[in-house]
Parts: sequence; structure tokens; C-alpha cells
Amino acid sequence: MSLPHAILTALLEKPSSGLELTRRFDRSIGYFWSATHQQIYRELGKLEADGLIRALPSQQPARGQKKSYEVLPAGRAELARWTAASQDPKPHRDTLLLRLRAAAVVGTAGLETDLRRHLELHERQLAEYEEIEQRDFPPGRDGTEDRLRHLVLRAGIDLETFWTQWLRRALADFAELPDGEPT
Amino acid sequence: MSLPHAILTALLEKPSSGLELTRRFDRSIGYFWSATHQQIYRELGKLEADGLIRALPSQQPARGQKKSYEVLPAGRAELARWTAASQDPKPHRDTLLLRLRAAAVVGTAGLETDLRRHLELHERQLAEYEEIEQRDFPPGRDGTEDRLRHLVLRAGIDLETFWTQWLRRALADFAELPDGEPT
DNA sequence: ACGGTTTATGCAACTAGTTGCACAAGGTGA
DNA sequence: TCACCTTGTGCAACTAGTTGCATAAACCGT
Repeated sequence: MSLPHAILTALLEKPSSGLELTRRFDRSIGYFWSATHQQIYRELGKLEADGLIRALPSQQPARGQKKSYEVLPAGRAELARWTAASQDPKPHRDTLLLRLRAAAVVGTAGLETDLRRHLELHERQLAEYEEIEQRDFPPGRDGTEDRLRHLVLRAGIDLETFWTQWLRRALADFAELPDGEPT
Repeated sequence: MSLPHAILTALLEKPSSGLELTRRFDRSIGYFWSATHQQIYRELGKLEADGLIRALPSQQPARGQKKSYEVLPAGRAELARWTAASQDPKPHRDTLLLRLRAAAVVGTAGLETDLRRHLELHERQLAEYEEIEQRDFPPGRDGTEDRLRHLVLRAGIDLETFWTQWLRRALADFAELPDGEPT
């Protein structure tokens, strides 16, 4: 339900082709709304058919040819409507927590290694976010757009901070546990 | 990919019928792996067909009759295998962050009310978790199972704490913003 | 000038999750 | 006693997301 709106947002920030969008999703929007290139192309087709975006002229739409899109007024209106509409938070699904709970009944064998790996991944992500913060949000700038985008980035930073801390605590706990566990 | 394992975990904790599972998902496991009753019934069917669980005897399987399941050795083995297997974290998707980012381009109109509503929801959830912590994990108990389950609950508490704090900061930021925004 | 890699677009089939509804049994009040 | 509500099980259709592959142009070295 939100992919089209993620794409509209990205296109408003800058008109792009499918592949450019894919890359931008990998770098920024994708941090909280990931999408594969196939999803993106499919959705671009739908959005165009619905009259919310259109292909920029100047290139004929041939295979292996770049095709860029821009947002039409109807698309901007739809995005504004969606942004303002009240929405319930979707329940999260987290495999790692589920595995921990499963480990309480079938034993913790093998889990510790993966906790360590997750910790590394989250540390790396955190470092990346902090780099972005330093680069894009130096102190002193406070336009509305910057403020909002910075807020989103802060959410990312704080979430990764939470995970690294929680994983460290989990690993410390594991160290004290009798290993193996009953089966 | 994880629903069957969530169900196996729940059934190992206590053999149950479909509806009982549904209720328990709403209360505990569902906090990090939600599922509707239809999903659960379908999955119970598959798990039974695969020989990982079986219906407890003593009730004939008629419509509108309770039918309880228990985990078979093959099911326990599968759960242990899955728990130990290394898995990559799935990227999160968060609509609220996406909407904030969209608001940076189409304006913040209408968003603040919903931020406030989300804050309330997260505060309520946090209170619920803290109640569970006090009830189920009084200081002093430290069996392995308790330790692990407490760790999972701590993740829930810390996550909700993060959200409430982040939302308060966001609302404070909003208060300073020129409202309305360009279109 | 031709074979391989990169860039770019896209289809088809599959898996997981959601929504809406149907059906049966048992209890409850009028 | 019969209409209605609750409890419990389940099917079918739909939506969203994933995986695997096909195609085509352009660029690049030899």
C-alpha cells in the first residue's frame, strides 16, 4: 500500500528513471522502505497508467533506453492526501526475537554466532547513518525540509543504537548461560 | 517463512487449538510475529500434513469442535534447525517515517494529529510490556528459559521506549515549524 | 568486428499475508 | 422453541513482495 507513495516522494525529490530510483532506494528511502527493481518498474507502469506520473519526453521508450519519470499534479495531490491520512502502525515482524523465543524451548545451540553477526551488521549500519548525518546535516541548517529529513535519519540512528545495545546485552547474557540446553 | 516456526514454538510451550493459538498470538508471540486466525489454521493444516505436529486424540475432528495440536519430534527438530541457522535481518518497512519524508516535499498538513495518536499507542504498549515484566519477571528468577524470554521482552520495552521518545521529539520539532508548508 | 561486461527495462511464477465470508455447534433469553 | 449470539474452524479471492530469468542497447578491450 505504500510503495507507490515512496516512489512519488522519490520522484518529487528528483525525476528519475527506474534504475536510478532503484539505486536511490538502496541508499536512502530504502532504509525504511526497501524495494527491488522489479517492484519499482511494475509500480512505475501502474502510476503512469493511473495518470499520477509521466515519462519525460526527449527519449523514445525503447528497451535498454533510459526512461525518466516526473510527478504530475494528480500524483502530488495523491501523495499529500496519503501523507495526511491517519494510519495505524503495522505490527512488526522480527525473526531474531522469534528465534530467541524458540531457543528458550529447543536450546540456544548455534544462535550466538548469528547474534554476533547481527551485531556487526547493525554497527556498520549505524556508522553509515552517522556518516550521512555529519555530511548532510551539519549544525546550523534548519530549513523545514532539512528538519524533517534529519528527524527521519535520527530515527534510523536511534534504532540502530538500540539494536547494537540490545545485542551486546544479549551476548553478555549468553556468556553466563549453561550452553547447549536441553532438547 | 517463519510463521510455521512461530506456531511450533507456541505449541511446544503449550499444546493448543487454533483459536487458543490465535489468542496467544494476540497477547505474546504476536508482539513480534503477528498472525490472523486464517493464517494459523492454514499453517496448522500444512504442519500436520508434513508430519511436524499432530492433532491430540480424544476429540473427533468435526466442525465447531475444538481440535488441539501437539508437536512431534520431527517438528521439534525442524524448529531447532531453523533457530540455529544463520539468517539475514529483513529490512524494515515503516510507513510513518515514509510519511515524514513525503511531508518534507508535500507539506506537513494533517500529520501532527497522527503523530500524537501514534505516541499514545506506543505509550500504551510500553505500559503493557512493563506490566508484563513486573508480573512475569520479578527480580531473582534466572532460569535459562526465563532469561531468554526476559531478553525478548526487554527488546519490546526498549523499542517502545525509543518510539515514544522519538515521537515526542518529532512533536516538539513540529511545534517550531511554520505550519501548512508549500505545496 | 566480435565477444564479454555493464546498464537498463521488463515478464512470469511463486510465496506470504490480508480480507471477506461461510458454516457448524452450543448456549441464552423471550 | 426458535431466533440470535458466541465460539471455533475453515475456504476463496485478493494484494504485496520475492525470485528467477529474458532482452536489448552501449561500451570496451583485443
